[in-house]
Amino acid sequence: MDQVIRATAGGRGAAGVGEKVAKVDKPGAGSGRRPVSPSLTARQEARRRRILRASTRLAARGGFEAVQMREVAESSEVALGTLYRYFPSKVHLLVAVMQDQLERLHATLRKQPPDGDTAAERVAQTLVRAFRALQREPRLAEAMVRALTFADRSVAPEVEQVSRQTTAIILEATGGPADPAPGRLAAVRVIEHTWHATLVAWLSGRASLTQVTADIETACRLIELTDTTTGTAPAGTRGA
Amino acid sequence: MDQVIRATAGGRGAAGVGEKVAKVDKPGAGSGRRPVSPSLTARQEARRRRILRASTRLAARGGFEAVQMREVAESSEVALGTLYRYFPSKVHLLVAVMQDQLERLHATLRKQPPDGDTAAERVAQTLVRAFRALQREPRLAEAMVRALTFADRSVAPEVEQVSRQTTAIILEATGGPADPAPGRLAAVRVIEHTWHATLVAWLSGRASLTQVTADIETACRLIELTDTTTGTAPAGTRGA
DNA sequence: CGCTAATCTAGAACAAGTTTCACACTTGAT
DNA sequence: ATCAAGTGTGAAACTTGTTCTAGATTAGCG
Repeated sequence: MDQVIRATAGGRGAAGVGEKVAKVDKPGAGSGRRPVSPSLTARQEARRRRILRASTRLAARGGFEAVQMREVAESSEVALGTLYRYFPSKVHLLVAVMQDQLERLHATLRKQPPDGDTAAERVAQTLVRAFRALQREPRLAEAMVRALTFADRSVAPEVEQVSRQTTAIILEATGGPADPAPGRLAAVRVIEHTWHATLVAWLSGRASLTQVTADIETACRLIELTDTTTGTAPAGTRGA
Repeated sequence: MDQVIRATAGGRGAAGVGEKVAKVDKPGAGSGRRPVSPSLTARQEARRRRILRASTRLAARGGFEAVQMREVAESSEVALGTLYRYFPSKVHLLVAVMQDQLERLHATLRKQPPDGDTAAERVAQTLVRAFRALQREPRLAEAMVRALTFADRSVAPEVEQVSRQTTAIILEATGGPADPAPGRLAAVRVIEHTWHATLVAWLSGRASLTQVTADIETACRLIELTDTTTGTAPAGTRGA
């Protein structure tokens, strides 16, 4: 069904805040803890949900730092070791929460498609709407975004998935084809970057809401610069 | 002279990774540790330099996690408590390192002004060049960027300063006036966001160099859309 | 049912960021 | 020169993420 507990490729789960890994990085060799098997029983699925729910609650209360692994474990009635088997680090856990929330958001947005005249307007509208949704739980937003930007390589697959989901939301808002021109894709990426960075700036109190919307709208103007048809190779791939 | 040890406004130094602050946040009341006084004696200046130098070295070796406060302290021949008096958290420390590096970068870039025909080209060229500089010490870059994006509100002033410095670099590259139109400022902000986000994506292995340059160039096209003269209120500020 | 491997649990142990304490050292003003 | 306040030192303590161990439970299977 939906994405299950991840194998964490490399093996070691270490990643979060107080990493262990001594001076020598020893990536390969899937030594220690094994992740729970890829197909979940009902009880396992339930456990996973409990964990996500508890984390979300804690995050909504006190943000990133309030999501403490021992508390999550206790709160979701799971042993600490089990928690770590399901999510190999605090960052993994919070990124999973983000995936979860993004899915919900996407579903919500789908029900109210934007009504702007141009693609740029529709995208901006959608993002501003998403932004407002996040505003309702600023602590939760903070927790998820902090985790996302703090994530290191070991969380790359999960982060990538979040990125894909975001791209999908933006692309959907353009109303364009699912397989857009590369130029438009580039524009979407820049918009995504802007969305992320403004979010971070807002969460840490460095940008006002006005500025956030302004920046998002600015970035969205890039959409206008791109044709919808495939084939044009605009902005660039002319490497270093 | 150059920016000295910061007063950390609020008072409490706690901020870094494993924050203490119980469930109740009690912001005001400058209780605990006092930061070192705003004007530094020669010995203090020297200490500060030693600390920054040691941190930079450690970061260049092993990235964010290799910068361990005990090691930094030992390596710069300063007591742990003193280190914390100079930099109230690991994140503060690394953001200071970033400020330092940015200043150097700025100086270097000033010596070789970009030679593109359009403002957009010049900005893109400058950023790509900056990017290449960072590539030379990827671990150091990783450490600084991780710290920057992980920073919470208590580091906001320092982060803001980094942002200002970056803006200055980009603005300088446009060759435009020091007091540009708001539209152009907005474009610069989006470019900055893109620069940041691509950097993060590249560092965590989610984006190739090609993609990074492509995205930066895409964002830079926004520069073309903005006139240099003041007065036009373009992209945004239309609130909700 | 009875067995075996996988999974969970409780709890201790460990690592690294942060704080605290008691005491020595500087410094600046009188 | 001297005293008080401010700084620096060393070491220990505390917090929270992460890992490890030994013993229950559970799940699948003959």
